[in-house]
Amino acid sequence: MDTSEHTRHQDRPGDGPVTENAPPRPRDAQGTRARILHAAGAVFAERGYEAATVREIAGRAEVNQALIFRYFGSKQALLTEVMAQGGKEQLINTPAERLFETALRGVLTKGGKPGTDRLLAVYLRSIGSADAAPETVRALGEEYAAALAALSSADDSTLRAQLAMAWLLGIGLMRVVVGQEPLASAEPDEICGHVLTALEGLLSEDGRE
Amino acid sequence: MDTSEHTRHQDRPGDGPVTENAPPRPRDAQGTRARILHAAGAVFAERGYEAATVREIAGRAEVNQALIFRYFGSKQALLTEVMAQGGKEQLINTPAERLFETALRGVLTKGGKPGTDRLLAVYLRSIGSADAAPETVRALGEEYAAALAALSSADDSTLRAQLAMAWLLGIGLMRVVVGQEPLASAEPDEICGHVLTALEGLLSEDGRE
DNA sequence: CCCTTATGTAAGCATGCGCTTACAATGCTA
DNA sequence: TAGCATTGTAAGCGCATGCTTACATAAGGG
Repeated sequence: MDTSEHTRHQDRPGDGPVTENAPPRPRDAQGTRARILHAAGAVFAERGYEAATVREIAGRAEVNQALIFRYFGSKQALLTEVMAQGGKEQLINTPAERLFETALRGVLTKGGKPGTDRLLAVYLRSIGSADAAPETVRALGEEYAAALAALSSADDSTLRAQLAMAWLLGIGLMRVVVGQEPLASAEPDEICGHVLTALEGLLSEDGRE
Repeated sequence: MDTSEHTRHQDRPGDGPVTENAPPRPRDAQGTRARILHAAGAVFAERGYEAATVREIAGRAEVNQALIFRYFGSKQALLTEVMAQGGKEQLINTPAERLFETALRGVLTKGGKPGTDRLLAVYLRSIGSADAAPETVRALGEEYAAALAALSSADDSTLRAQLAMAWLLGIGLMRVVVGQEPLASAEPDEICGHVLTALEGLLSEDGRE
């Protein structure tokens, strides 16, 4: 399946005189690790966990395939590492009452910070297949929900917070993975307005079910 | 990976005297097709498209693997067929103003009709990998959204309807795939109450942004 | 300078996958 | 009963995958 452009650009080991165009890159373990992580994030986001291949990640990072296993051990562990990077920063640096809007805008903004929506894409595209993905999503989601839950004094505040998180994920799914129009191209402000208005009662009100 | 119980029960072609325990099942193309479809639905829902194997589907349906390709042509086509079955019935048989609640309850009810939440699981678990899945989800979602959009006279009524659909999908994702607590075990009535209350303005109000 | 360690490389192993093929059994029709 | 299309079966082909191994090359301390 999809036997098209796979052997696009490996590395060039003995491709010619390595004089000016590509100096034989100094050995740099950290740099290599970082390039692998970056490439892995991109490929996982585009293809999903199962469809992404170690060979493509290695190719895009311009790195020998074996190094991926030397540095990360397995494809699964690589996915976990990708998901772990930059997961909780937002959670820590944002006050609770602005947390939901910040996260929502992170989902809605496409080209903002390159890591944000891509990480979400990795989550969403890998949920169905990898064993590690649901675990990671659940763990992260629980922390978000716990922070959100503190805003409401209702006795089921955690449930309310998780419902909000579910909406966030669903919107991301529709935009990033499914690409449903007009949702996918709608203005962040417009969506934000609708969602925040609708959720106002859910998150801030006291428990008056 | 996971080399555990795979060769569980093939068929027994010459396993011994076929006398009473397993009569050599009369030839029945329709029945075989149906058994394959049923098994495929289960396996796709549990494993996701990529991780599901034709061999496991055949094994669970107690059917020779080659028959799957005779009847459906390819694994992709089988997935499409699984998704196509029972997709739009609800859409046709439900009046628009009760459509969302009905669909939501379909998502929330676990053991109700065995096909409902399983179909959603197939959708969600296969979205990331299969090419056909996002297409199908988008098409179905657009029909739902169009029906819902008729309820609101706002100029962005389609967007509002899709936001509602996104919430529905997100809740399903959290419950069926991720299994986040307490959402996963919460009472349908409670979730329904929260969601419908929050969406009241979004879906019925006139456009007063 | 050599020797050890860290880094990078080439080649391939073992396996499970989707799918095909060649063939046997069954039932229908003439 | 003979002929034929339909249904079921056994075996395996070709291939891409995750991962491993055996080996080159660079850096750095003695």
